[in-house]
Amino acid sequence: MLVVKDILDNKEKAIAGLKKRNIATAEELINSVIALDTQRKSAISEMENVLAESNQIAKSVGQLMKEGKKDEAEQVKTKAAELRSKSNTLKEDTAVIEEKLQALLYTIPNVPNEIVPDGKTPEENVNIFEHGSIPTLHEGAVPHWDLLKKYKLADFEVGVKITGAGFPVFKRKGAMLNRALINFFLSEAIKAGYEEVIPPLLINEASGYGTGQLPDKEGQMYHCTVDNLFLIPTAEVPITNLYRDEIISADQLPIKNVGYTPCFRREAGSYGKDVRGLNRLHQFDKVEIVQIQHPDKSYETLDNMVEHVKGLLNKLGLPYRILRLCGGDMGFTSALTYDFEVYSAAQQKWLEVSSVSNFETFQANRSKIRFRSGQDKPQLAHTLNGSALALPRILAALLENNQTTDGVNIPEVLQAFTGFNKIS
RNA sequence: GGAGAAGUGGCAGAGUGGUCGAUUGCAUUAGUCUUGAAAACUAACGUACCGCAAGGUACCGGGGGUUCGAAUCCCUCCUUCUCCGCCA
Repeated sequence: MLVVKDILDNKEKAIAGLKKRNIATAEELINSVIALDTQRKSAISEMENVLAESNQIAKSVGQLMKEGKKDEAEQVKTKAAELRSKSNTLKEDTAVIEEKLQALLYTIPNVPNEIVPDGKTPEENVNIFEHGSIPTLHEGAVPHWDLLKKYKLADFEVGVKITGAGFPVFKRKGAMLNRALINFFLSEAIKAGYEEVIPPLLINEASGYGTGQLPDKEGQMYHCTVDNLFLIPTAEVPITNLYRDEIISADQLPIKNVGYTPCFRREAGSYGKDVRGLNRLHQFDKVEIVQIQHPDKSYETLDNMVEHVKGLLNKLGLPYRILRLCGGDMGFTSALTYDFEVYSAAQQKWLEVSSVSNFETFQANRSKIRFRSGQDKPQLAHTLNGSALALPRILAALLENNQTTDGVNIPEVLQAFTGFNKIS
């Protein structure tokens, strides 16, 4: 959530940023925030004045009692009770205003960075980097879903039986390749200085609010209503929330974490070839990198994270491109996002396999993730995260791009992890 | 799941209705002393909000209540510990 003080300091920037997200009412929204904040301040002032007086009197009651002036004490008590009830009313008024402001702020997305391109649709994302050449496949090459079946790497039907659509069961070398990718991604991240964590796969409401899934986007998460817990849509949620309500010493920054988790997404409203095979699943594996960084260094860190993901794709030998997302396609909480897409040669499609974002203080403000340099006052940190990487689409592209007439070749970097070099 | 106990500032640990935002110790920071260090001594040292400031307000696990006044009493939820049961 946006920091009100930042809005007050630079109202025009906030409005311009929201306009970039194609929010027609940007100006109204920001003006409402400012108006509510003004109301809030005066309500608090008024309430606290009454409270201060009330506290004064309450103290004097104690004095009078001690001195044995009972009658006087009784009189003062009546006065105090009046003040108290007045302050209670004011307290309620203040709470109403604060809730309004809070609710409004929850509906406002992050202000995009200056370099975020204008645009409304994914077509307007800007391609900033391409690497690798698109392979020419042999005659009769097939999409990955046929390869999965042919080599018995995954079974969608049995997944439907035990759970439902979108929950494939990986088998044999399919399962092993999946696990090899997880280990490869983890070991690369650890080499790059990330500390591994294995977080819970279920999160509570407070965590959902902390990273921005709640309110509003609860529809994308599976909800265990009996316990009011949510299955994580990404490891970003539990890992970032590790630092919720923490004040981190500045010399601990940056905090770098990596975690492998399954991810669960309800993804309502998808259909057709976009969801075919491994393209879109309700449960999938992902290795996520998360950093908590000093505001002055977060964009440098974002670049580092982009470089890290590039390195992974380079090593896997997959052709890919990097998109700078436009204002209309960026996530609610992000200030700047780079998407990575790999080319899946049989489908002849670009598949999103990573999204690397800087959230600046947006999540930190919700989560109260702060740091302190020396004796300074605590200050909101910047949070960043990125997929490094999401598994199923990588698997799809690897299978499709590396297929030959007599099997699928495993990239060299993975062979140490798979223990085999070919699927046939 | 059953029975008990407990949750106070970075940590330890006082405080059972008023002058307590909270004694004290440790840790931390600065200073004195010292050739340097240690020790000792002195001082500072929670967070948020309102206010130009002086200052004020809130917070003793969360929420609610009683009272002129709550860390302290009551209700409720959460968490931790001990014992029993069950169990990977």
